[in-house]
Amino acid sequence: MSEAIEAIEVRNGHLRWPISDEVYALESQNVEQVLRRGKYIILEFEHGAMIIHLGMSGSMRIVNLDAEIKKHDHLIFYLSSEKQIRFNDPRRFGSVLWSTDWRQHKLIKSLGPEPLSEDFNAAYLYRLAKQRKRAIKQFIMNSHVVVGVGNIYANEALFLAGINPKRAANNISLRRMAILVEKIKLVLDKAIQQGGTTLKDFVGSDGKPGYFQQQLFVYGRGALPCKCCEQELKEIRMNNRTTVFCKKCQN
DNA sequence: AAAGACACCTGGGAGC
DNA sequence: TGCTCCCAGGTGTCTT
Repeated sequence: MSEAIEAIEVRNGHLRWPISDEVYALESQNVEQVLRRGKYIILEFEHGAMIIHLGMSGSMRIVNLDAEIKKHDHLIFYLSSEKQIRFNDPRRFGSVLWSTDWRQHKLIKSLGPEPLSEDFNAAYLYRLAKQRKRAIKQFIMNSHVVVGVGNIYANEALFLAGINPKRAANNISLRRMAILVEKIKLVLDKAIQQGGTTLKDFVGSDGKPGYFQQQLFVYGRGALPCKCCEQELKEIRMNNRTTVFCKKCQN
């Protein structure tokens, strides 16, 4: 079954970047495919594609026509059915752009591999890390290295892999890199299964929170005892991001 | 080329 | 209770 977008109402076009003119002008277009690359959502139409990012607080929800407009509902997608999609984003870190060739769009074309794909493997990460003195945490959070690893999951994966987040990327053996890759996949996979991690304002497309936070080992647990060795977890700032780790379990 | 600093934004919590 | 201040996050861009 295909769905068409009849029109888009922009209530607040001031997101991370101004919403593309083509989005304002869009009328009665069939959505041919819905794709994803990294954290970008791609809606493909006959003559181009919409590139959507939810930033950190954005959500897109399917609602009935008579649903009350909420604060921070910035875009309304009028569908051919009796439903609407509302793009809500309190912090406006999200974006809604247009491209006639989205794969070559500058925000997309140099992204690293998908973390759950075969392309993201120990050999790849090890080879790339060879020329980087950067801390491993910043390295894996770089979307040009691998997409999808945000701050929470970087903290968790490094803990599970037993690697100190400050360790230089080029100072990690192939064997340990294999473990890190495995843990990144594990953490993301489990988080997806649980509907994500809700700390403040995250909700899924059904408006419900995620539940992964219930099994976080380190994130948000600074100064609490390590779940494995009971030593007090250390909380520091790296690249202006909260970083939590166990000095005993991670080295 | 790589790394570091900085920017964007609002809600919520802490502190007064 | 109400005000002010600070912080959290994803990720692009600018500077070094």
